[in-house]
Amino acid sequence: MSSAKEDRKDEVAELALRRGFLWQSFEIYGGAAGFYDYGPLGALLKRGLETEWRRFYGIGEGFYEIEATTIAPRDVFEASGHLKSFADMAVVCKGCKTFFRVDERINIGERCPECGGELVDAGEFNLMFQTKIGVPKGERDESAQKKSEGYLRPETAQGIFINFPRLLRFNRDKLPLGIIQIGKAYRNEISPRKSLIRLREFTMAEAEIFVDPREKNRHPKFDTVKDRAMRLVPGEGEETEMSVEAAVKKGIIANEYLGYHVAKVGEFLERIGIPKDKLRFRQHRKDEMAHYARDCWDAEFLSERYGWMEIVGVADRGDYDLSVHASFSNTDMSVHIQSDAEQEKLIPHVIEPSFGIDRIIYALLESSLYKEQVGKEKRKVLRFKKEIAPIKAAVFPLLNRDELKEKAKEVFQKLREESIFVEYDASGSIGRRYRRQDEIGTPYCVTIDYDTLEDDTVTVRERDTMEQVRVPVAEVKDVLLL
RNA sequence: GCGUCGGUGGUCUAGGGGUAUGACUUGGGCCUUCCAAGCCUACUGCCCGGGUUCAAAUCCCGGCCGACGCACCA
Repeated sequence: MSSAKEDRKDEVAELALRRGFLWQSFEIYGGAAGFYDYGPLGALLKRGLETEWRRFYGIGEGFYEIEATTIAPRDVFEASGHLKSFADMAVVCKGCKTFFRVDERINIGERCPECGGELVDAGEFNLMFQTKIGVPKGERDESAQKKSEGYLRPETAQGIFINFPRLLRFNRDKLPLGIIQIGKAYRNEISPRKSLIRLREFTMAEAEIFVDPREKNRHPKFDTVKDRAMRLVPGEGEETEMSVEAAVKKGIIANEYLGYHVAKVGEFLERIGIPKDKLRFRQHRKDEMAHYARDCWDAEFLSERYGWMEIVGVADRGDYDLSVHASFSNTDMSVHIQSDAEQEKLIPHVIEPSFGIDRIIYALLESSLYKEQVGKEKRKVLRFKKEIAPIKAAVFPLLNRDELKEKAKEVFQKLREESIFVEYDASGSIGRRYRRQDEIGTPYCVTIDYDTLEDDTVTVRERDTMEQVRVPVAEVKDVLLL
């Protein structure tokens, strides 16, 4: 670990902490690993990101958002496969202390595959948080006990799958059907680490797109993305750069629908400000694929601190989820396709872009932080895109004098009335106030000076260039919203 | 979960058995006609619990948290 990397990390975390973006939860009780709270600026930033995401998938793709529960009964995860995959027994090697999940080859009493040592029970390895729903009747009745078992969802997706019949009806029985959801998910990670990278409670934004499996190679809008250049790392083979169209044609990406959504993820991440040269798509190898996935591509961000890290996963879940829920719940999850001649029943396939919002927040913080020397001082700037910047503008009186303050407050109030989140600051020198805003990524500073009192114009100073333009007060809002 | 190292104002840090150092930040005041200037002033701290000791922030034990390595990440 180079010291440059250390510095970078410390700086991002230090700034985020000091300026009220995020910090460890439960600090006054000593903290708890894997939990972070968003402070005022962090919550604004996160909200802005979520708003952009909704704009992109909701308005842009025409997907409807739902809000399902975060707790679900045992049955849901029994069906989804999470109970089995998430709640296995674990063993640990007495020799090398390596931790293993129990499977066919590895069990208590066997020999450690690493060092040949003895494997002993290490307890249950349960990544889902368990809880009780209601007061179970019949304490000794095992099935009643199981009935009352509840789990905090480890992904938001299941809430969409189990509502599929209702959602399909809402969509008047037609495919494709896209549903989105933003919400918390929970995983009781063994060793959460690296600030926002591995949390026990985190926010996901997921889209589940249900498609006719026969149509997977015919996305109606594929033309709009086909030429997008993608940096791809296939499961087997070398990193390459090619168009989405080429990747689908060569069979590197399984089908058009998946290709379309991989491309869209790239488009979204660039739009919110993730630099293209720090972005690549990596395909899961067979052995790392989740139990539900047929093909999966991770969008990875190149962190200066942590190296390549997953921030979005785009999976082709096939008909896995709908099929298992159909069978476990004894519910028809099929779609009836009617054409002139015939009627068919089929289980749709699911394409799923799944965004780790907290990791994206980290990626935004790290990749937006720029430092430069200005005169004798160092300037720290968070170069957020306007759309996601927590504070949209700050209003200053040039000097701390009553006549300027009065006018500045008037302008400040006017901008608030335009629904623009602005701050007012009159403390310290004007330069200090500019720097304060730079550090939290405020795109514009509006300064009221003596000319303002004469002709009702102000200076609007741009964050990245530090250049100023003189604008009539009435037009300030247009500049800010550009 | 294992191992190594660590935890001092809001942030960063010096120190380390006898009332804790400095810088920055922040609040108030002065000054200031555009990029962290200057002056005055004020607030704020030894992760938690137990032990040793006349005395513990300092030493010992345990816990919690963090960084790194190993493992884990469906």
